[in-house]
Amino acid sequence: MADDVAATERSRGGMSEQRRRRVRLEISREAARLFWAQGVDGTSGDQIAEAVGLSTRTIWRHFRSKESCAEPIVAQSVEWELTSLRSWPLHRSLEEHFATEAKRFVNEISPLEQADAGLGVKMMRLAETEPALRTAWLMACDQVEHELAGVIATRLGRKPDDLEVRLHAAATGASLRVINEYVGAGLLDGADPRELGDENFAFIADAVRTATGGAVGDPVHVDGAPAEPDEAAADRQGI
Amino acid sequence: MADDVAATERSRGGMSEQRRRRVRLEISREAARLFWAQGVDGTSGDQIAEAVGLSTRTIWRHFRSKESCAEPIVAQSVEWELTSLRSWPLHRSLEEHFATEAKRFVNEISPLEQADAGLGVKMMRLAETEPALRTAWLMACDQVEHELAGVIATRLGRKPDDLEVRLHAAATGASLRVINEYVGAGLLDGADPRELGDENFAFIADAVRTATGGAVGDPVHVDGAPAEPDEAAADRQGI
DNA sequence: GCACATTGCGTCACTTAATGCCAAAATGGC
DNA sequence: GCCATTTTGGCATTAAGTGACGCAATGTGC
Repeated sequence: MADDVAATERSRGGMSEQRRRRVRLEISREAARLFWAQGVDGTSGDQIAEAVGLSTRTIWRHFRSKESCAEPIVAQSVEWELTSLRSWPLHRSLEEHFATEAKRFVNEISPLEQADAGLGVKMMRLAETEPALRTAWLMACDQVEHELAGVIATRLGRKPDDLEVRLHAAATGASLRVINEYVGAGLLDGADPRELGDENFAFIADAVRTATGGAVGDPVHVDGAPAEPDEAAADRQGI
Repeated sequence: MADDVAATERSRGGMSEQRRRRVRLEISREAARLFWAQGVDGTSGDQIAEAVGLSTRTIWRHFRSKESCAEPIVAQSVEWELTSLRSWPLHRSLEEHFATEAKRFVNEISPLEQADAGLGVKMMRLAETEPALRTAWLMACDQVEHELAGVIATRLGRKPDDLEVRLHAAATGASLRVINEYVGAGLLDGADPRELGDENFAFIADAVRTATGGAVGDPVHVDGAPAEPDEAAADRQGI
């Protein structure tokens, strides 16, 4: 019943894992659209189900609650930060890395993902007045913080559950959240969507440095390899 | 948080604002007890009602949802931080102020409040595994952050919605949250409850200084009044 | 003291979010 | 094609949460 097998890739898990995410994201898209259009309380599970073309029962199979339908869209809106953070090489500064990542991100993004990002910002805004949605937003930030703990632990050569690492991760995550909220609010109020210059990344990086007492943000000196980072170090960060 | 069934003004029918809070706290106490004993999902609204000796309908008159029944107890567990922060004189350092506040707090606390504090810690722990409760905890932290924005704005001579102030408040709040979680976990795992020495306040203050790049934590120099760093003046507040 | 308005509470009926159960459809390996 | 597993839909059901009405308690004016 449970699992098996070693030989092949997984028949059940492998495909489903990916497919499941797609379904959840599709549901989340419609739910977010409806939430924004008519509010959370004004949107019923049946409406979401009808909009996405599934039965109501199936909606509750994919999401534990109505509000959690917004989670994938919100999570995806911070996904680029997460992947950027995960691939942050030890020897680079935060502004350098974010700048190149943002460039790559802008080139690779599809119209659909762009629309999703817009929905994510709208959910962020909606979260300010709808306590039900605030959970989704705070949960996403929570995940960022957790991921940050791993990244910071690597850069400082400590454990992720080290108290100091947790403090740095929490402060960094909180700063990123405030900046996200600030930028998102600006975008919704009609700010120029193409205003993300290099000075913004410098601002973000400085905010992180301030929040961590300078412990996070700068390149990390690796023992014995001052000039050029060796393969091992690069591999650990997965460039 | 304060938005359940907004009790607008009160003058006519006598007791409300104050009595209402008491009723809510009483309900919250029983709810927290049950949540801790049998989990959130394992506790029904009827059980809470029976435990507190009210009808189920009345429970829903005081709380909009089952999980929100835990909010008052959680909020009260950070209340001392809130009041301490609010009364933080410009000319005192954070460790000084927290030390004296903690002393006053320990002397004034009643057995009931002590039990409530214990329940609050338990809800904090429960929030790690019960997403429904995590909202209550994160909401309480949210309020702390908001309050912090006001305090920090005063100390830096800026506006509470200033971006830098918001960043400092967020980073400080996140640090306090981590420390709360850390201390709370330690207490629940059987740590000595009377272990809160002065070095702990120094640790907290240093964490805040680190999270704000040194901008918050030290005495603030007021124009024309030379600030004495140590035990000089203890009973003055100025804005 | 008595009528009075106001408010809180309880009871019942009701809507809706959410789960369990079972059968039909879809999916993937052979 | 066949079979095993998973996914889905429909239906019944539980539990969360609301609305409506009546009653009891309390405060106010007389």
